[in-house]
Amino acid sequence: MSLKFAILGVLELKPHTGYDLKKTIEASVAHFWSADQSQIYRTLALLVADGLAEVEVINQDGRPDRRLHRITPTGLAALHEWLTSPLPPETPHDAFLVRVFYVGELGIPAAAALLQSRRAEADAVLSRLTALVGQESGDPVDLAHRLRRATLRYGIRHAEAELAWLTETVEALS
Amino acid sequence: MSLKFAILGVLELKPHTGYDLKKTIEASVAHFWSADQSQIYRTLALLVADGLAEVEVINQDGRPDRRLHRITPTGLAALHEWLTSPLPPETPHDAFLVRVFYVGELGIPAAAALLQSRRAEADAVLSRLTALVGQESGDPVDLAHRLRRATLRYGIRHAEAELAWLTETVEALS
DNA sequence: GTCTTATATATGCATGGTCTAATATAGGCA
DNA sequence: TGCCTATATTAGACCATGCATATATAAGAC
Repeated sequence: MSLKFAILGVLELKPHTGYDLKKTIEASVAHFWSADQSQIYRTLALLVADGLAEVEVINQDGRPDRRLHRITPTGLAALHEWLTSPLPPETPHDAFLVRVFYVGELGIPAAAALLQSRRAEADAVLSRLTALVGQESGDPVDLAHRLRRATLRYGIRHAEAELAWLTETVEALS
Repeated sequence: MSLKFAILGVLELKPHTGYDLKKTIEASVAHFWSADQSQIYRTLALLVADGLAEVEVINQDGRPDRRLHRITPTGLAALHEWLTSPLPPETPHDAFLVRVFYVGELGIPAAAALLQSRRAEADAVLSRLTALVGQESGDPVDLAHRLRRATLRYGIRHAEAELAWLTETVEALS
């Protein structure tokens, strides 16, 4: 659903090929959005079909032509409209909590193992995000830049909450 | 993917029809898993086809027969195996953060509106979960029960983290 | 007396996503 | 020489989910 807009957002900053997009997404928004390569190409085709992006074909020899996509005025309008539209209701799907909910039947060791491996995950996420924030230099002045950094802080806050919850839950096990 | 196991978990406690399942899911795990009715029926059919559940048909007149599903030993084994299997890597898809990431282009008012409506959501979630925890009586002794309650606390912790992040992010806007 | 809600399941269609693989070439490494 | 990686796109199969609709009846509300 919003891969469409994640892509439009990238295109707003700079024209991209599908191949570039995959890399840009991995390098910038991977901490809250992941996209399969084939899904990116399909979504690009859809954007073009809907007039939200347009393609410039750049010939190459030896490899497929580059299809450089740029956002159209219609695309820009669609992106801005989406950004200001109401948040749709969430339909939660958290497989980890499904495990927590039922693992009690298996006894304390199984529960402890589950929580411990989740802790390893959360630790990894936290240090990855902390490193990312750290490598950004100085004070961001520009609003857009500040908000982009805020998405990293979002992940950090939630990882910390996760760790706190894990600690109290593990303690309550025995 | 794990709807299969969410359902097996319910069936482990008690046999259910598809209709019952929908209600049980809404009443117990809705805060971290939601499932469409048709999806439940389809998944039940799949469980039966795989030998993880079996059906007892109970005749009724005036309305469709009840198809009571109970977990099989194979199903129980599959559930327990899943509960102790390694956590698969997460592929994040957070549409809200996509908005935060790009809304900066539209200026402070648009950003503030986005964050404010998210705050309303988080407030609602927090009070709903707090009410749920409150209505549970006394100290849970049994491990399974404690872990089920922990899933509520998980939601609460994360909602609180969300609110804290919203506050600091809104403050940093201007 | 009609309208809504509850009971109970089935099916079709669309959407969004993952995984796999095909195609074709250049450059670097062992 | 042979293998792996990077570049670049396309396509097919499959899976999970959601939305809508069909069917059929009884009980309760207004």
